[in-house]
Amino acid sequence: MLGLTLKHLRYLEAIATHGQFSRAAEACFISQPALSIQIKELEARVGAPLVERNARKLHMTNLGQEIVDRAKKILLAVDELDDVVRASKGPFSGRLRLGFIPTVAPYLLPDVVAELNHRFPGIEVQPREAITQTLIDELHDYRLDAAIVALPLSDQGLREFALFAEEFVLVRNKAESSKPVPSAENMSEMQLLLLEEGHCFRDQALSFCEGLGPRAKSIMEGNSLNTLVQMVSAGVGLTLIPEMAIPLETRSADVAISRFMNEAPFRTIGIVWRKSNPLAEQLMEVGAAIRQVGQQKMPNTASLVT
Amino acid sequence: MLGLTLKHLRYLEAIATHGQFSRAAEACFISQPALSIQIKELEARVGAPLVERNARKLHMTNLGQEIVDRAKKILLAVDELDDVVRASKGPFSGRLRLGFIPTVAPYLLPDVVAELNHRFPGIEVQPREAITQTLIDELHDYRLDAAIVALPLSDQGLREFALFAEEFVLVRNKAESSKPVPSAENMSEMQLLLLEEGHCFRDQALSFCEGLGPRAKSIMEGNSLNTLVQMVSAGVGLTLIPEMAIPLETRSADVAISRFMNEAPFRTIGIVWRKSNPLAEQLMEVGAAIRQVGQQKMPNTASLVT
DNA sequence: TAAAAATACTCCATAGGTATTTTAT
DNA sequence: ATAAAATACCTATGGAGTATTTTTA
Repeated sequence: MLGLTLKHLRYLEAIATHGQFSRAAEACFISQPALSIQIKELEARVGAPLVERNARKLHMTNLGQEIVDRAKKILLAVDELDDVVRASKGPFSGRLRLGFIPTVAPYLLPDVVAELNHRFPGIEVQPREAITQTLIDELHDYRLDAAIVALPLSDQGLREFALFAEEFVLVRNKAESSKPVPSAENMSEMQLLLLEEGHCFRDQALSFCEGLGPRAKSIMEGNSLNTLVQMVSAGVGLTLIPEMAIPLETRSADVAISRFMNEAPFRTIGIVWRKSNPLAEQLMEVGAAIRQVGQQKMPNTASLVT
Repeated sequence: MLGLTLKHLRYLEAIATHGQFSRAAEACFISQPALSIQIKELEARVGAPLVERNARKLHMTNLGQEIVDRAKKILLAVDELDDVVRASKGPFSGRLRLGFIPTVAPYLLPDVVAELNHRFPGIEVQPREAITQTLIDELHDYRLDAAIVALPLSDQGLREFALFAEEFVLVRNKAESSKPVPSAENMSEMQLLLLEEGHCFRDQALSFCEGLGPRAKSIMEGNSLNTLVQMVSAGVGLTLIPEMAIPLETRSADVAISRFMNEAPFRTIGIVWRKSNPLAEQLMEVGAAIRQVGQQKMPNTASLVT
């Protein structure tokens, strides 16, 4: 290690370029003696003369020229790095690995990606769908930067940022749509179709029903809301879906949607990231963009934030 | 200009490599606080966090990783430069543009190049043949590093380093070889064949003859010693050649060589370079190598240095 | 003699060290 | 309780400035 510094290289390159210590010093915004000293110092470290001083003219030695040639490349790479840094100033840029829970992903993901690409030109969104626990693990493993989940998580290592509240609606077979909306108590005695274990939405639906009744009847499970709705359509039972799912899930299924009038069940959708992630400010901007997408999709309820 | 330094880059790279401030600091041979401060300073200059600190684990931000990737390349180039410098330590390395006067080049050049390549493995000799004045001009123009000439030059800007003295010998037609060697006075009245204007050897031969006689008779000129010898062989007149030319020039010509017994004419061959050339020491080593070649070629006289 | 580089000296910014505190597991 | 990073404080190196001298064309 010779302890060469970028300054040394810059100064030497300036001398080679300007062919004069005075001018080179000027170009480097330092005094001529300062430059002389630095070059002397550089030559001492290298252990050989680099510049032939000839009173009026300067000339690089073999080694000096070799060093200048290499220095030019190095300095160019450093300047490029400078540019990268400068270009990085802004709301968000670079890769954003963003997780979604399965009961959000199909309904929000496309619009969210579009909106983020629009708002943050330098962004490269890498979306991923997984159940809450998987997303949490991947956050801690630095395999995700942030995730869209149902709050609260109460994970010590994660910061939560609520985006919007969203009601659940009842999905029944068209044949039953004339009946009144059942109460939560009644529902626990009906054939309630739920997602399989691990989905937070399953727990939320269950807690809504069990909050009053002691226990649910035998329950059919599906691995996606779409499956559940298709089952309802086939007359197997009834189910709950979040409001954002209505447009997509009722398009091809012959089912009836009913809203709860009082004490409607709901979930809070939020974005989470590692507490230690230093880009909290930028991630809140990302969250704001996602909230906007949610409000556009659900003008009625999504404005509520819990 | 962000004022990034190689130290900053080294430190950041060390952190990315070791995944821990303490270990990285150790690898950089500085204390942990010193490293913390430098990274903080670097982040301040960049204007964004580069490292996510998570108590036990570290992780690079997008920008941090980008900088590390570029830093690695830069540091590699700098290390390579270090290697180049280290490899340059030694007697002489790199390009040596070496001029020869025409009355030396054909006889010395091949052996000199071979000897230099042998003594200085890192050298790349670029030989060039031209008359003295041209060589001097090219030295001043930095188009030559050194030149082998007849001394003295008395050029203020050049340093002269004598290598060896070399006698002139008389070249006569075989038919005249039984006659006694003419004195200098006599020679100026004979048909003396000389090189054309510009060759120092012409002047040296002339001054030897004219030193006594007032003026030479009508003179035939040739543009190489070889031509002159061939003319002598054809019976046109007589000429002088330097000792080193004997082997080559008499091989194919039917001429007689005669040495001067007393007050033999001679020239001093030396190496010259710009006074300002900082590689004087190495060039003297080059000169020593050339002197050795001269002594091998002319064991009798070349040991004399004037 | 004039123009450029080197030298002499002074000053201050900062990189680095040690000791200690804070933080998160 | 422990291990790691951050903070506080101090020191010394060295980079840069101004004034001056030396060099050479």
